[in-house]
Amino acid sequence: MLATGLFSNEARNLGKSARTRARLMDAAVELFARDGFKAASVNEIAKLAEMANGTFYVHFRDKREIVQAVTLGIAQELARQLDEAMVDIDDAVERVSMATRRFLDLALTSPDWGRAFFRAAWAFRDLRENMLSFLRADLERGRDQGAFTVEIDDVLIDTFASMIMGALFGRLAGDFGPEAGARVAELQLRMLGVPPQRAHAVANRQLPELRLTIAALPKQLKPDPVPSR
Amino acid sequence: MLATGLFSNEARNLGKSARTRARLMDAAVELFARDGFKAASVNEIAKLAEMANGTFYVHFRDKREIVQAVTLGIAQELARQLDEAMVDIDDAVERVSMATRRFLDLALTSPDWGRAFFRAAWAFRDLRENMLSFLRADLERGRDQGAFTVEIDDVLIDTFASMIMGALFGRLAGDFGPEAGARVAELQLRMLGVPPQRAHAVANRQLPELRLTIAALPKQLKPDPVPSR
DNA sequence: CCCATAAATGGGAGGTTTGTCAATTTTAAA
DNA sequence: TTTAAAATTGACAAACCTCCCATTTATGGG
Repeated sequence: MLATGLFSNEARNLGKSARTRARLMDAAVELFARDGFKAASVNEIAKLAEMANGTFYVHFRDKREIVQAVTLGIAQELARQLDEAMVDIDDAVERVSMATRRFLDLALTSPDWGRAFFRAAWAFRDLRENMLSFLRADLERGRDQGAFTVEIDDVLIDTFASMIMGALFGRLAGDFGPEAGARVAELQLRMLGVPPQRAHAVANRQLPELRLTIAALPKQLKPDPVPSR
Repeated sequence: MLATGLFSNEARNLGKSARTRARLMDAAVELFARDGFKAASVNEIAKLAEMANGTFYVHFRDKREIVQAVTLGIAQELARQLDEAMVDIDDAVERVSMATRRFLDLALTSPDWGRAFFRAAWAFRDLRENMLSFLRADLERGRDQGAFTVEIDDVLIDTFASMIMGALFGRLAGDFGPEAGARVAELQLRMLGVPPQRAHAVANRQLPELRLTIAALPKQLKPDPVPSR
């Protein structure tokens, strides 16, 4: 039994039902990332999670339900970690740069999650809007602080987000290295009206080490005492 | 028989085989736009094209083959029209703004094509790189003309393209109106280092009426539907 | 350790999908 | 008009899908 995914890790101290559910969700993340939400099949999810297909329907009413659970889980986890990483930053220029760079670093920590998020962001409007509302807050903060000279409207916010999504895709595809985050952040700041020199300086400032939290611990967990099968 | 799609129109003077093939491709565009390449079924494509499923296999070996034909066809058509619209523009600032705005206008002329392009651009690397090479040429032209102060590298080009894709999505989803093209172009020019005032002026200049060419025909009577999924 | 209950299993009904093929209809050249 | 080639049809096998459910297996409070 593998149980190395992030959902499984999060549920490792919960009851058996929650752990099984989490294993299904981890398998789903992997398949959603590869094939998309429509093309991934319940059969394949159960097979990848190493359980009978009937088990799936004990934990989820149907495919729609696991899609919802997975996308919500990914979005919440990303938002939580991002929020935590920026909790004591006031300067909007710093926040905006940090959001982009941290988001990319986080998503790349678990590429399957990153890929699933990429798909979900285009497919589910409410998830997208939830994420954009955080962005809007920081952009308006920057305007109020006098740092951004551009008008803040829906197109701007959406465009800003698209730049992040494009970078996420490039990183996941292996087209770009880790430096892409800083580069995109710099371009974003230029777009917003931050003087080029400051944009370059802020976007390339070294970020403090990311403090990992519960769910983000990787592999190497104690195997289940009961041998499988 | 409908035969109202762009491929059908392009093939309307060719032999019967080519016309049937084109009808299948038009149906495929519609389904690819709605469901994605993986989730669309051959059965449904044939049904939408009002022919027996066996006919599909006379014209295409399998689904992979029609996906390739459709994506290639869309990309070529868009590139051809864009190229024609900009043939006598020298100033890179104008070209870059025009490429974004014209592209969005074109894609919105046939929303199904736009949606299919949106999906294809993320799914097929060679198509994406083909499009990006046009972009690179104009960006380098602007640098050589001294209009852009930003360094031109892969991340910049990709980010620039992502801004267009984000706007395309927003337009197709009905989140933005026709003014979004000019707004995004303005943001792009700011990012590139064009002074804000000039960026605003160029991006909002009225474009000459687009001269339509062969394939880019007719009405689009379907009411604007929901985006993807 | 007992045993009520929760969890998991695996087979199957009923539907859809892919790709094939013999039979039929349409096309167009002579 | 004739006729051979080209195009189309629709039934079908085999694979695969979703969801159900009668059973078996595991868990944990008393």
